[in-house]
Amino acid sequence: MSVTIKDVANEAGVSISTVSKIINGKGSISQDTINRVQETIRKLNYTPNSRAVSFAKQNTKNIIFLTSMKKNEPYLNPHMFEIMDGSYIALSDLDYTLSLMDISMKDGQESPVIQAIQSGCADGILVHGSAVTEETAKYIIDSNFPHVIIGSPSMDNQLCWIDTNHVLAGQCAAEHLLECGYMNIVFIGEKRTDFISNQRLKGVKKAFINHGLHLKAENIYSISSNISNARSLTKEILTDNPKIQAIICENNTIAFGVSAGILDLKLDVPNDIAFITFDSYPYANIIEPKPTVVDIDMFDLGFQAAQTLIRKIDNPLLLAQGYSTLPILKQGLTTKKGL
Amino acid sequence: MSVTIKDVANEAGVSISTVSKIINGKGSISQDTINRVQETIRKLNYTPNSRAVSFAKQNTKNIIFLTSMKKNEPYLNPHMFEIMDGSYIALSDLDYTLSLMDISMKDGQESPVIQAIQSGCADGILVHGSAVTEETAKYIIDSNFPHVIIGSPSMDNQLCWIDTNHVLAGQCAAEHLLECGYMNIVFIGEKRTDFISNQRLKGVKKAFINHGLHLKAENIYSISSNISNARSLTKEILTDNPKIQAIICENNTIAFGVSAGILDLKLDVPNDIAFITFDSYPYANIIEPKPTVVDIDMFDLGFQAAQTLIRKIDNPLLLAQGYSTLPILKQGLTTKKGL
DNA sequence: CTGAAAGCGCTTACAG
DNA sequence: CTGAAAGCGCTTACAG
Repeated sequence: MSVTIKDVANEAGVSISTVSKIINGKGSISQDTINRVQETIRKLNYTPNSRAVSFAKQNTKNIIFLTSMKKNEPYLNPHMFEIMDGSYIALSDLDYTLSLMDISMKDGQESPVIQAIQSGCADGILVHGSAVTEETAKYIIDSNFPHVIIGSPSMDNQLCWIDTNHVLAGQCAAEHLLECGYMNIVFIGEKRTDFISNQRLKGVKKAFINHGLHLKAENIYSISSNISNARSLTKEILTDNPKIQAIICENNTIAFGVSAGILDLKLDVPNDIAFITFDSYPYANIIEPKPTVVDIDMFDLGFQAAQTLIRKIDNPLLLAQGYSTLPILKQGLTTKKGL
Repeated sequence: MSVTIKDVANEAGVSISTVSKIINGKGSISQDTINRVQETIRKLNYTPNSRAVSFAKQNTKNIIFLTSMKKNEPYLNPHMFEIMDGSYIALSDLDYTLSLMDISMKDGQESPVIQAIQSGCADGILVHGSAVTEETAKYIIDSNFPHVIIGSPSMDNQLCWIDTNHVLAGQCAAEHLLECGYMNIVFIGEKRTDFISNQRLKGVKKAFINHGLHLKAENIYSISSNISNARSLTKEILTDNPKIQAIICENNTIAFGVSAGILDLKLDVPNDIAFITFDSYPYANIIEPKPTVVDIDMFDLGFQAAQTLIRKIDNPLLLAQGYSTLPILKQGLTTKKGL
């Protein structure tokens, strides 16, 4: 139905090989023929069928992005979609397309990761860390299929992965508070088992040590993070211990609750109490006053992951494991230098 | 490198046609051969190359989703990704894959919509309304390519589109307030040119008329929606006119500001003042007290759009234009019956 | 019931 | 500089 390379060849009076060579800029063709064929292409408004091209070339120029696609996921976990967005942009710059795939297991089916690899639909996969089980990890390594895991996998192995350095982010937040002159600092994090929360806490402790200080165990709180939990905990902490000068909020939800708790106590920010959090989204921008945040550019993380994957496709021996996308401090109105 | 239909045929001692027929359940094959071939498939762990299949069958079993993929888009417009999510789920149920494509124009290139159609990469496209210009609309119609526009296009034409009925949503919100017994009602919307805001306002007016009432022009406010604008406007309105009983907030950002403004005035919700908004995300769930919302299920909208598109592919004559996904009222704590 | 052959729309050695 | 032919991994009339 649509115009093919054959139509162009017929119309221009050459063979399809010649047309193909001109399109791909390969071989030596006389300028005359080139002009004629290009004119014909324009005239017929010919676009090569990209599936046929990729099929003949034996590459797909497609990457599959595997993540959780449950209902409400974009609302509950916007960061993942920001990462996807960054991956898309990097890939499209390199003339790759991006397909989506849900990681949730279905009865009687193989793991989606394995399906993605076996389908022959992609030259590589970008996989959210949570989708990687021992079984899939083994399959990925055995098949030697190009991949980048987003978020460092818990198991120790030869997978390629990329992540942000949450330890560094935690350190960055604590350094800032210490440099401002805050001494009595509290950390409120997600319940103890949460990986990211623990990493950030680790960084906070490191910063204390660097300053010859020590974050006391009683100043570390972990809650199941929702706004009202954080709000009431904040009131408790600040009432029981008025010497506290600053709070490190491990995520935006906690920061939102902390901010509300402070407001309840009618304390002034940052003079009576300061706080800092991580990530500019989803809530940091709507908290009053605008909080100081350690920001992690998720778009860039996705961008880096995609670029790493393409490098891996071009160079299968590459073992890429590491951190990219430095956390950066964005000064807001909830912390103040020179106490 | 990976195992092909040829390997299976060789191993099982049959022709590739036979293998193909068995895989697709076509033709009449003896149970004996079927068993033998299936055993071989299992043994070799053969999966058909889906690109080769789709190429031979001349369909792609792929849909392209065209939307804005700018940095921060998932944070600023999570609804679009929720729609995408719903589309993905519907498509994957029907054995279609989903590819992403950015709608922003690049210098010297055709419109992404036209590129998507010409690439031969997809059997159909799902397009965000904002990507549809007069030129692309014409191209889509002329090419007769299966498509569904998400959000009704402004131009009057033969495009297929699906949208939520914002008029109905507005009506639903106002009906609720009127049924609660609120009489003095204010509407705060986005600046006059915003399509959705206008539609919702239209519905509000309709509800008033249905109740033999009339929404006075001085009770309609339009602002460039950000939190502090909404907050200060709320204070102004309620100070100048203490008779106001309820506020309809056209979006979550406005609702957040309105809620803050009410708090500033130390008024009680819903006894002194009530309010209602649209959508449960991104902020409705973190506003205190939890607001009554007219919720629109964006996931379902995407789901419906995708199903409509597949119907359109199977039946090219179908002209689908209409509203789906009824808005539903979710009672919160910011409105109260029986005044 | 089974298989040889043409075809999907391209690319790419290879021959001339 | 140009083209005929094989091939990418399948499907699908068609013949037997």
